[in-house]
Amino acid sequence: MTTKNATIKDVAREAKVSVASVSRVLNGTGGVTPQTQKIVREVAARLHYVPDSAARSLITGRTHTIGAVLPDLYGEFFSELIRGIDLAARARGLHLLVSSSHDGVEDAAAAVRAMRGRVDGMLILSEYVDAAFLDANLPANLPAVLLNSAVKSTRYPVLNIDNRAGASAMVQHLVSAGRERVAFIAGPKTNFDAQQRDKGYRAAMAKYAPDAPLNIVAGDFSEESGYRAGRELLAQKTRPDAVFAANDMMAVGCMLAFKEAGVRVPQDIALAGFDDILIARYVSPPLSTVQVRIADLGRVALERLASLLNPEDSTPASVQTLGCDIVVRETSGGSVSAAAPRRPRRPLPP
Amino acid sequence: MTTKNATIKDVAREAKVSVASVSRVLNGTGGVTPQTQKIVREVAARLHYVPDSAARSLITGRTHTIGAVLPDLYGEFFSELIRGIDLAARARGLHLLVSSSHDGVEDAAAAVRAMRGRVDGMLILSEYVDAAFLDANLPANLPAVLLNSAVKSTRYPVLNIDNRAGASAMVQHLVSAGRERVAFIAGPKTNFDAQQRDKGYRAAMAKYAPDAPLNIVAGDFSEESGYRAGRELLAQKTRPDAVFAANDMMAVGCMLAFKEAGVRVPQDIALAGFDDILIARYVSPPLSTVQVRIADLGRVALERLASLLNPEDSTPASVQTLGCDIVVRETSGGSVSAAAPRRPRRPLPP
DNA sequence: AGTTGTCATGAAAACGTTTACGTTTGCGCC
DNA sequence: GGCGCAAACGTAAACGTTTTCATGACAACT
Repeated sequence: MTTKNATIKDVAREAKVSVASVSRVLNGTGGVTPQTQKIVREVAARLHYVPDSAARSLITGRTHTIGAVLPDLYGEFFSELIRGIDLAARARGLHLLVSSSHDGVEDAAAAVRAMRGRVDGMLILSEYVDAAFLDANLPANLPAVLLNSAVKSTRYPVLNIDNRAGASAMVQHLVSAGRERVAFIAGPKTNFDAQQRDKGYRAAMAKYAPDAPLNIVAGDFSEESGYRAGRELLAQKTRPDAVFAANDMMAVGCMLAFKEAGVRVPQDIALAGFDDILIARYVSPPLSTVQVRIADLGRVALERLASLLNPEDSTPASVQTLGCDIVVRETSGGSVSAAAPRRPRRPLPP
Repeated sequence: MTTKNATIKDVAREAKVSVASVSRVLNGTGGVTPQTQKIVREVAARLHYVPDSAARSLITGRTHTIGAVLPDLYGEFFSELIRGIDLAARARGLHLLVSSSHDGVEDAAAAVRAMRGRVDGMLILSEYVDAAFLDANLPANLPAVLLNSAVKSTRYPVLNIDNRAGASAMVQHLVSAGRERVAFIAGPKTNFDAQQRDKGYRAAMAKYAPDAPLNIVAGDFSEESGYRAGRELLAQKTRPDAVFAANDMMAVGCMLAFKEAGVRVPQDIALAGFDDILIARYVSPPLSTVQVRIADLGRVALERLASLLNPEDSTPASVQTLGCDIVVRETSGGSVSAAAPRRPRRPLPP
């Protein structure tokens, strides 16, 4: 093992051919005789030759790397998303450069700029991006796909989770389980997902329970805020007979409030969440919720981006949404379907 | 906005200086007059000039990127680890190239090889790596840090979680809470962490409860295996008065078995887990467990690697371990400390 | 036999930087 | 005023590839 890595010149010299030929055989460009191919391959293997990716992308202008810029995400969502992206990227021979953990516009902008020239395309999930942000920070010719974003751009495809449909389906489920007065615990006002879930709740109520009053209390996605919302709901003159929280953590907090007050779930009040986080299965009773296929989101996003990388494939930028399934457990008071859709979970390591 | 990105030559031409000077001012190498500096910076800003990283690393031989190859990890461990790494990398101006999701030696080897030339150093966490693997797949001069690995290499630093001490501390806690016959639900035989936790249990039993019998039942880190182990323990002629599971998921499964059998936790049998996954706080009663500071693991690993990148800093390769804290909740039957160490958790998005 | 075409191959340019080295300039000092 | 010296700056080589273009060989047609 030499201390210096072999270059294409070394291979060419050893194989007694030109560097051009070496390049040709290693890249599969045609125009080289089988026997020279054989020689070149042997020499390359013997010298442990690996093409220098810097030199390669200098001349080709491609890095075979895509960048993912993500906000400061925690837990399941984050890992599932990266997992989906990574898997799909690997399948296409693409590398993945991540940049997570940033709050604030400036931080996000820096992350995007820092990737300039290092990636062939970007996946962006950040509440801070809007049209102006993209214009200011993205090189004009760099393909990108936006995740969970409200921006409608003609230049960049957007990929969203169908929060509206998911929320709507859950309301429908609650109503069809015999509930009428479905209350909603909202998420942060500025959060795009929260907004969509709110809309889904309103739309579904108008459609499936037009006579029931809209009953929305504030929340911020935290367990604590769910607890407060639960107490607030219990204090109402006419209590709801079902509560739909905009995410699972708030549902868990709400459940705690109910437990403390001696209100039984689902007999007295049904309860449902959104996200299907791991905990949802382990609280008692197990929480009915809306399952988001996060890994799929990552996979589809990457596939969309990959198609953008091929200039010939010029499907126009569009907004695409990914459906989500409701998973019925015990808190919704409906019939507990034994074959409820259940994402396979592997044991946590280690 | 031009369609072609500006190069250093464009800047030089506009600023009426040579490319060398432009390079010098942008890199902060001295030897250039303040007023030319000013001009160059202005022009560079005006043209939105960003140095091409490929060209730069071609000549300098450095990529300012580090690679993380990880096994097919799920959930909290994964996200916390990447989080820690990313944060520390960002603080040092390093980029992060990840490659997760692979099982099998070949897969891991391919991942490592694919990073060749794209990174200045690597962080490797994989059960498949051993000395031979490293020799075969890592370029001779590439710095790397191994995580959670049994290999003792003179070339690569190793960073482990102190599973032994953590397990030992938990046993000590159980004993000091008045339990004697502490049983252990083991993890997968081949898993390094599981082995260390097993050792910690044995050592602590010998030290703190020398008269009690060792009581080890098999498990594989899955909830299901914990359930089976729980039933197995209940069937023993003399039941244990405490059960220590090698991870939280098994503890949860075990708790379910106890609940079904009408055995009260912790009154009849105390229970403890390992990892402090999010669920541990939400099962009832809340699970006592050993907290692993995963983000710290990532951070320290990256810092170690970063120090390896500076040739002048040549601290020798060594095996370093990271401590973990026990967090006492209700299942261990000890005094529930109100101020139990509690890692701050943020709400899951979205 | 001469012309044309195909095909494998090589020489060299190009990609955008950094940096070693050489050149100019300005300045103080004898 | 000539000399030396340092500071500022420019020239050009180097990094390791891909790719265009030219060259030569050889076969196939007229």
